[in-house]
Amino acid sequence: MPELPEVETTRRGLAPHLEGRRIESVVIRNRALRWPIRRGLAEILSGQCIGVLSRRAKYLLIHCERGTLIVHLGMSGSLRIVTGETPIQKHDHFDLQVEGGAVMRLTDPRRFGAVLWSTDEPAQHKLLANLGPEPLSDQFDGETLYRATRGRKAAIKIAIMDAGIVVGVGNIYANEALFHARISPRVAAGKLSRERCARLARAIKDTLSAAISAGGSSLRDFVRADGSQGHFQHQTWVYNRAGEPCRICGARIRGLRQGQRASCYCPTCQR
DNA sequence: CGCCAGGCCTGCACGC
DNA sequence: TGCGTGCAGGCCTGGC
Repeated sequence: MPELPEVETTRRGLAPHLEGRRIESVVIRNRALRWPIRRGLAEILSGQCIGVLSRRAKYLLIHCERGTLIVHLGMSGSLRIVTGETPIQKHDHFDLQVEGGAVMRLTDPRRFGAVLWSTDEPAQHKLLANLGPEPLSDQFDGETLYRATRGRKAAIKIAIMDAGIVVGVGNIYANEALFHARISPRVAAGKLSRERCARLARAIKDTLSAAISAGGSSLRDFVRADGSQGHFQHQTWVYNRAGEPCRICGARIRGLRQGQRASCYCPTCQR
C-alpha cells in the first residue's frame, strides 16, 4: 500500500518523464474512483504544459499551466511510465500521454484513489487546506508533536496517524516508528513527555527517510514499466509480525486493534 | 463463501 | 449553541 515514501518515490520516478512536457492526450477508462474523475478532464488537460511535480502528504501534485492535477493512490494505486504500446490491463483507469510518447498510467484495483483537477492554489483545495505539517520538514519536530498532543486522550498511535497532527504516517510506518522510539502504541498521547515526543518525531523522520532512500534504489525498475518492485515489503520490525519474536529481545510481538486498524508492538522494548 | 486489509473522508454522538 | 474530539461507516477487490 502506498504510504508517503512510496508516493515520494513515485514522484521522483515520474518527474524526469513529465516535467516540462506538453500533454498530448488523456484516456479515462474508468472514472469511478473514490471521487468520480470529472467529465471533460481529458479535454482540459490536452495541450497543457506540465510544470513541476510536488507532493503534499500522500497527494501527488502535477502542476500544469492552468491548474493542478491532484492524484492520490489510495490503498492499491500505482503510477508507472509506460509506452503507448504497453497492453492495457484490467485496472488501468487513467493514461496521460506527453509529447515524446511517454505515458503515465494509473492502475488501481480497489479504486480508493483519486484524480482531481484544481484551478485554485492546490494548498487551498478542500482536501489539502487543513493538513498538518509534513513529517520531513522543520515544521514537524518533538516540540510541535508535544504541543499538538497536549490534552489528547487518544492513544499515541492514533495521534500520529491523525493528519491534523502530522501527515503521511500510515499504519505500517506508525507501528515501525513507535517501535524505534520504544513507545507503546497504547500510551495516551497527552501523557508523552517532551523527551519521548522528541524521540518519536525523530523516529518518524528516520523511518520515512530510510524508506524513501530504499525506494530510490528501485527507481530504475520503476521507470522500466515493471512496476511491481515493492521495496516497502522490506522486512519490518513489528508490523504484521504479531506472535513472532522481537528482533531485538525475542519477546513475542503483540497485536491489537486501535481505531479499526492493526497495531503491533513489542511489550518489552516499548513502554 | 465470508472476511479482512487499508487511506481517509464524512457524518454522527458526546462532553464541556 | 458550538467546538473539539472520538468513533464508526463506507468506498473496493484480491487473497486467504
